[in-house]
Amino acid sequence: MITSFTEENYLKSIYHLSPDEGTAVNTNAIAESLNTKAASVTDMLKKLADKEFINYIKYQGVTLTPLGRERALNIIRKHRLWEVFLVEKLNFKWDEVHDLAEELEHIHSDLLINRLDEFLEFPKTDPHGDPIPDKNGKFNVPELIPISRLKNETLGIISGVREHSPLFLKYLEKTGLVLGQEITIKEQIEFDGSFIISIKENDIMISREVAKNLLIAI
Amino acid sequence: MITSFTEENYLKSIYHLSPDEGTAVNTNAIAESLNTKAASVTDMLKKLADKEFINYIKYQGVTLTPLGRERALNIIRKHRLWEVFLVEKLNFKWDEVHDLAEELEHIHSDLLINRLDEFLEFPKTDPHGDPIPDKNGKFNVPELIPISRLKNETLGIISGVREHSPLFLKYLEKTGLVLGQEITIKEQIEFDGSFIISIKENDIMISREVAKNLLIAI
DNA sequence: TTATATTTTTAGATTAATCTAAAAATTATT
DNA sequence: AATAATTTTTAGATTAATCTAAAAATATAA
Repeated sequence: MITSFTEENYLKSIYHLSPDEGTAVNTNAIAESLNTKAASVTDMLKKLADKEFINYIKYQGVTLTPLGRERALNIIRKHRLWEVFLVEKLNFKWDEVHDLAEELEHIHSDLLINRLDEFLEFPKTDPHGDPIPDKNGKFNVPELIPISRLKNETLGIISGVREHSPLFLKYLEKTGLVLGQEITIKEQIEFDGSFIISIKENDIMISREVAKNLLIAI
Repeated sequence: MITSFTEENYLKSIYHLSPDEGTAVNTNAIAESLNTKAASVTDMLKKLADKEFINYIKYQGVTLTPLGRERALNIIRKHRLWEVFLVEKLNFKWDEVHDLAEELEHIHSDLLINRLDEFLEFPKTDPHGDPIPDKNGKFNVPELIPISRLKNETLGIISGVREHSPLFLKYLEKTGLVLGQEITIKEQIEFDGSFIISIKENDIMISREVAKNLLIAI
């Protein structure tokens, strides 16, 4: 079954908005995430339901069918592999690749993406630490915890982000908070929830907002 | 000025159908090359004229404006660079890359394509021997001559094709008629216009149809 | 549990790209 | 030059994706 760019973006959005497989996603959430209107979403949901990519009950929100989930993961796989390509081979920065990957992810060829996967030597994560599904849609979700939930003196490695905006990523880069960097939580400031962490022998302060969006493997 | 996939395909088609810059391309030719109907072409020509990509006079066919030509060359540049990437980095065969490049050429990013160009070490030609315009749209047209126009005992190097169909390319590959291969024209058979050429010490026969579509640098 | 607020859907338009069928213009032929 | 053939354009529909405004359903609160 062929899917249009638009349909693929809806599937991806529904996938990303599902905390777990069973929980329904509502119309307004999809509309917001795709910068469109609820009425447009309703129209598209009917279409995706006809194509058996989603389970849709009027007024009750939607879940992905196995077919829809497979398709969504395929698009996410493509997105993340293209991001790796852009960063590792074409020297893009991690804050520059998202929009390009949004276009590249819609190139329809499993052969292409599997060859790209091989060319990149089967990376497990993209430049932001997000896992890359393999050709069967399988991937392990690494146990990552935001700094905001860690106790003092915890030692860990920066392994992902919850926020992908270029502004945030540029800030992290400038501050040395890059993937793979070892850090230690030193102290939480009660007043505003900010944190003091140590990185390469230096203590630095990060806001609660940053701490919430920076993921650590311990 | 943003262009849609469709508009880009029209610009490319008009470019490819122009033997030289001044000569007008007619509606039916465009329709045939894009597998669409003349009425659809007329609609699109009006749109492209409004956007100042083409000079369009009713019933008189079209030519590209400098802006349209620039845009067409940019798309062709992308197409050919992606083909090089697919063949050199992802191990695709020269007969497998066209359709994929047709999709990839519409990714909108000059930065991406310039980085790709650099990554591929600024190739001058694509896997079929067609020249790749540089970032300013400049390229040299190599002096290539079809075998059918060469005299006996001419020695030359296979450097391009006039026909890009997978069937033809597969046949060439199988027969050893690949880019860079040195050949000598031995004899033309008057009866059917076929040729005997020598390649790697062997004499082989090729039909007139093949001879017309295989380009040689002498 | 009735009234209010929110969410979602429907109804009806709009835009881009396409189509068929018919009309108009151009080109070729007697 | 008049007629026939071909090419191109117009007129009017269609489809996918979108929108606004209004109606319907669901959720929340007095």
